[in-house]
Amino acid sequence: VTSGRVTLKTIAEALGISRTSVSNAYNRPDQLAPELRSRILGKADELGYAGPDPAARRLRSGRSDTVGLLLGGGLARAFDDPAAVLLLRGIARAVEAAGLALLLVPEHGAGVRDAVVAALGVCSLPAKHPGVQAALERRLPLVVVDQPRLPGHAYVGIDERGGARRAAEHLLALGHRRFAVVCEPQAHRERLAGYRRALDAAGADWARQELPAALAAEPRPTAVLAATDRLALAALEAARDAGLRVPEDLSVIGFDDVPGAARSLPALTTIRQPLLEKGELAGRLLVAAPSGQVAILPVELVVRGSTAPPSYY
Amino acid sequence: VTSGRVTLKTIAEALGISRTSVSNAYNRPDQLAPELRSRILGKADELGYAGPDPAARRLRSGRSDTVGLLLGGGLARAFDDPAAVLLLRGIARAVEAAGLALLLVPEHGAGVRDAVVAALGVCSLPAKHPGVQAALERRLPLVVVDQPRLPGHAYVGIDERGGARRAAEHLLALGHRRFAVVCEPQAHRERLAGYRRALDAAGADWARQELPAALAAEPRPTAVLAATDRLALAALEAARDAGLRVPEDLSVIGFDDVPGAARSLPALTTIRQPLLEKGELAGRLLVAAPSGQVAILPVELVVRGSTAPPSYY
DNA sequence: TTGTACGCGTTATCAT
DNA sequence: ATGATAACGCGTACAA
Repeated sequence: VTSGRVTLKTIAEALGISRTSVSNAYNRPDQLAPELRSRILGKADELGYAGPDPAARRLRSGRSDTVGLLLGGGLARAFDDPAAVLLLRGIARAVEAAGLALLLVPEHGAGVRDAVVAALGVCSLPAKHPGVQAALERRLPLVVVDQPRLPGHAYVGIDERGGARRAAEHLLALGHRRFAVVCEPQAHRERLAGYRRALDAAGADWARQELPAALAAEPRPTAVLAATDRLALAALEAARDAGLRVPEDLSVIGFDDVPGAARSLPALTTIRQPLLEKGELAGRLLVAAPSGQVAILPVELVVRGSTAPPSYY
Repeated sequence: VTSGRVTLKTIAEALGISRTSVSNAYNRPDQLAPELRSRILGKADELGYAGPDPAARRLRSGRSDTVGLLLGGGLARAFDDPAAVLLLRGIARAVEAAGLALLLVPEHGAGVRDAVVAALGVCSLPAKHPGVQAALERRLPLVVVDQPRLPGHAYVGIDERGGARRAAEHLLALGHRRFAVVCEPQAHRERLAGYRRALDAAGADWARQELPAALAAEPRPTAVLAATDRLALAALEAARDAGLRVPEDLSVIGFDDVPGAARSLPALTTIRQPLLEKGELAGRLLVAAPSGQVAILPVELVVRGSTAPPSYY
């Protein structure tokens, strides 16, 4: 008379055999008489046995066949933000190639503490974020993407500062002298530093500004340095609303080179970062019990239609 | 002298107290003298305790705070296919709102069998797929999206056949009589049935064809019924390559209304399905221990620039 | 080929 | 407030 759930034991008792044999029927078919095995499987089916409990199996074996990912901005961002989608595509490919599962961990709540994973990716988060702290406490193998730098843990990032500098230098070379910088200071600290360095070195006028205001400043900037393509695309929009032509009246440069950047009107000049490769690399590290590797991927200026020399009239 | 791993027991012994108190220090702070608690936490930190093991906790408590998703076409498709991205955005929102984690399960290998989840979403898969069979065997609460129909399990889908019929009727109403149908017969059985029904009822000429060939047939079809926007977009491409103007020489209609459909040249006429809403609904069912609910969401014809009356000359 | 015995790390229950 | 004990469901030496 069984109460409640059907387990290995239930089957074993129903058949008058040992649990070992039932376990073997599932995990080591060769250690078993085929005839017995099929009797076991038959009984299991008859009794509605759901198969060896994954949680118990995990506990016992100590292994886990899933890697986790903690993404700054929340779980839904994985499918919302084009740059994140691209990054995750890379990660997913590597994880899938290894035959593992990918766990998207919620940013808040008990997420990280309860995640049953062999390793955890951490992406675009402040070092003091509770999830990052929890990850550290759990002493999991970690792979950080972009943010934060965690000494002793694997890291995959890009040359943020150099890319930003490159963007500014492109506009400076075109002759621009008055700039608006659009960014989120805490999230884009490195990029901001890169802009600053190039701009100050050239003695240019610039100010960090919010988006609609940036275009209304007096004297009006002739170029916008946007820390992400999303912001750059928004700047294009704002320019249009303000009756400004891009690039004649205003140059705009972005950062990331998301798929939409090539399709905007005008197409966006931007700093390309290899999002897919970054993801694939992070994914490969994730499945390989990472240990402190650091990779900084290069970025590249992509000139399209949204930047041109300033026109004085 | 401890060997290997640090566990609850390690802490308890080091402090000469019971494991219960250590456990409570983590899970029931109120059941504990604050002074003892901080001593425990201190020792834990000192010894490098990683906190209660999630696998063990799961086993003991029987609860799981993650839902799984098995996606036809593989894990990477979640970030590759625009329609899937949209669907998953909806799912992720609902799952995140419930504070749960989302496990992307690999299609092949032991994926489903080893997934530690409270419920499993199954998306666009044939009924005989090993993953689906495994899910059934595990007796998990299931939420099927699109495919396959599984009696007794929750289902979220759309009016596939009606949508396809609507697409065909749109072209018929424009005066078309010769059609090429582009689809994957097994994956788009319902849509194919919808096309067939409308086309046959109208006595139109039509044939299912592969993409480059479809446009080369003699006499050339005046319209293409594509079972997905992806195929429709490819048809646009093929038409361009063949020197055909759309919609003057050839009308093309898609299915799904992915974001790219509105941006193509010409913009794609298509059958819109509410991918985001479908995902959100599936997600809500997933987190709510679903039990057999069935929802069929409506579709809608969206007329854009890729369809027009045929021109005879 | 099959069974015995033990342990995986935790939490619930009940007693103190 | 704290502790002893018993599961949870399973894997795997090892012995038979």
